[in-house]
Amino acid sequence: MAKSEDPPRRATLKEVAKAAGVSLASASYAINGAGSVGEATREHILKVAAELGYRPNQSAKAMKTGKTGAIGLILPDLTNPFFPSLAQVVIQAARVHGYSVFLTDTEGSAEEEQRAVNLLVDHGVDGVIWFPIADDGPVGKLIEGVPTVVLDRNLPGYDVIQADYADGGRLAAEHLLAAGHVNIGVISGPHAASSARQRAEAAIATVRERGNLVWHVHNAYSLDLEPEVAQALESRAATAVITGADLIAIGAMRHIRSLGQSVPDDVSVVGFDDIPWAQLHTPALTTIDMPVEDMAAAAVEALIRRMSARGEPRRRVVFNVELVSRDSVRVLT
Amino acid sequence: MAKSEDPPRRATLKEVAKAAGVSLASASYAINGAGSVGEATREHILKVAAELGYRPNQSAKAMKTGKTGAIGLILPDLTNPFFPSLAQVVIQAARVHGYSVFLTDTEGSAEEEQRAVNLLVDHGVDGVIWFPIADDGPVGKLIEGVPTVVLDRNLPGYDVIQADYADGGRLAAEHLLAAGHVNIGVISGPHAASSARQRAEAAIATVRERGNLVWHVHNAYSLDLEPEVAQALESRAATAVITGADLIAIGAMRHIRSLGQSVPDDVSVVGFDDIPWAQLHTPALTTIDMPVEDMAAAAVEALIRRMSARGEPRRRVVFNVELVSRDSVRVLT
DNA sequence: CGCTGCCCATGAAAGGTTTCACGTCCTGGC
DNA sequence: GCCAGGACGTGAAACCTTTCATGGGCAGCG
Repeated sequence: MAKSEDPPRRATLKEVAKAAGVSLASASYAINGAGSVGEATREHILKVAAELGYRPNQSAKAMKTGKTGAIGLILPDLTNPFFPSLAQVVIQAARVHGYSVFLTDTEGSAEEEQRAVNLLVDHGVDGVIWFPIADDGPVGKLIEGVPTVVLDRNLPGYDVIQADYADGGRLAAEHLLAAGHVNIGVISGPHAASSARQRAEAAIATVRERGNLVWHVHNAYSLDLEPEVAQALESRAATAVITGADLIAIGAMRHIRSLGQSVPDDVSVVGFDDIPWAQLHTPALTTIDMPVEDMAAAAVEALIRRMSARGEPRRRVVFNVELVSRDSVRVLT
Repeated sequence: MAKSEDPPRRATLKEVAKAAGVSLASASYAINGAGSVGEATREHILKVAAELGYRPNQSAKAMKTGKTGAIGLILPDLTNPFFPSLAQVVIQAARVHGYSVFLTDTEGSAEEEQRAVNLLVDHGVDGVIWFPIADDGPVGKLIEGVPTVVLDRNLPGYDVIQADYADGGRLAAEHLLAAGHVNIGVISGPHAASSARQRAEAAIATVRERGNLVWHVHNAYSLDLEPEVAQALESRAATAVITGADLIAIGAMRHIRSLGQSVPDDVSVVGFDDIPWAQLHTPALTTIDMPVEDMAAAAVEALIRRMSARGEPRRRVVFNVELVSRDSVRVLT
């Protein structure tokens, strides 16, 4: 802002107290609704405070109480459309509880994740909601001492919010099997993520039972495909492929199309996550829907609880997923 | 975190000083690289600090210096894929300058915007990057006293980062005209946003010059179309439509398709923003590309400058846009 | 009428850091 | 051999708030 040369310092509590002709302590009590203040005095103080446009200095408050009223949200990659809606819900839910959120995007790098956490704890966040990049890495050590809930991964010792990934993998596989597919390929998410492994393992197990797993490859959570994934697709061995994420599914569909094949006529694809794009894509993507909003809200709730009751045993809540059937799967006659 | 019952308090500067056998002042100087401290002493202090795992208490620091090392980012709607990439760049750029970012999502509501700002200034953010919902509303008053740069809107008195919307509108119209379209409709963004008006006005002016503006309607920045927009589309009076945002374009294409018409064979569509979906959509969307990343980086830079030089005259920087031609426009023969 | 207790209100300390103003000691120049 | 001044280091105040311990006054009870 190029307006005022001299930033008009905000009124301090001391000034309010003076203006109201009461002590600092009374002013503080009146404003925080604590302590014992006469009804008349309280109202008077409040009025004066309002006139002066008093806003408490959070830094000072934080120094006394150790509570900053801020929570940190650590996400891998805002660019993956899965995360913004998560962030949105977290931000809102936090706001209704009076918290602001520091959002950091770790860009998929473990060092960034480390730095992000440091920055956050330096700022004295009261709690952290963390969507880890990988299961290993410089995990637990970092967040020592700050209430934390972990999304997606079942990290020991933390409160955890997850979806039933295994069930999702199974659902995807069964859907394909039921549609008459036999030769099925699997593109799972990064090795490092247990949630990705769970999806894949369940899918693979199910496929093996009643069908034929023709290949299994890994890919980052990204539109861009690794060479080995592209090759698998090019082998044309599968009539259907299960992917570990919608983003991967969309990447795969692009590649399939570039091979001159059609989805779903030549090959069927099922995704995971049900990101907004899924239904906008042509063909609309059959995928596994996770209740992201609910999960985000649950994370905030869990964090609030954890912040006020540090001693409690950890909890783990698992949300159900469901298959939403759209146009990317062909049923074989 | 369900781990430690007793949060292991972090070491304080005083403790570091004592452990190192120096005064508080020296410790402070050593750690901040300020003041005059002997080389040997400094190293010693740093070593001790590291051993104790000392991390400065930002709240206390903030109280002294008035600087929190945090900036606020106020965005209308994370759900619009235009914003996450913006947010991502801002967060990263801020981080390299040592700032953390409070992200708030105002959900398109002016009251939320108000509350968000309050929360932010209460937290004592050093600066704010603000993407306003509308030009009017409870604007300038709110951010009084906090360095602010505004994105997208040319709010008087603030540093401003924009794209050349008018040029974008013109480009879009010319592209259609050059492709032989005559009867053109325009779906612009919300009235309240001057950036939306600029796009539309330039487009309309250009269309009028050499073609025929068959209708002009407004729509929120959303996939969902207002009734009047749907009606306009249903009139089938236009062979091409210019939209104020890719999101609107995609919504329009869906509707057009639901009418049994084809994009681009029956009607051509051009978007604005070049969000990630644009090129993934089928057909890939011809649109106006804004250099979001550059703009976000510029915003952070402008804010940093503003924060250290409050007196300077305001600046306004306007980025060029360009048309990216894809598959949603048919050239008439 | 005096005392017990309660209600209100206040002074003051504490919390972790930065930074000003000052002191000590040593070095080098004359 | 002295003194000026630089280099290094320190004590203490200040930032704004919360909260503990304390005190004054008044009502009601005995």
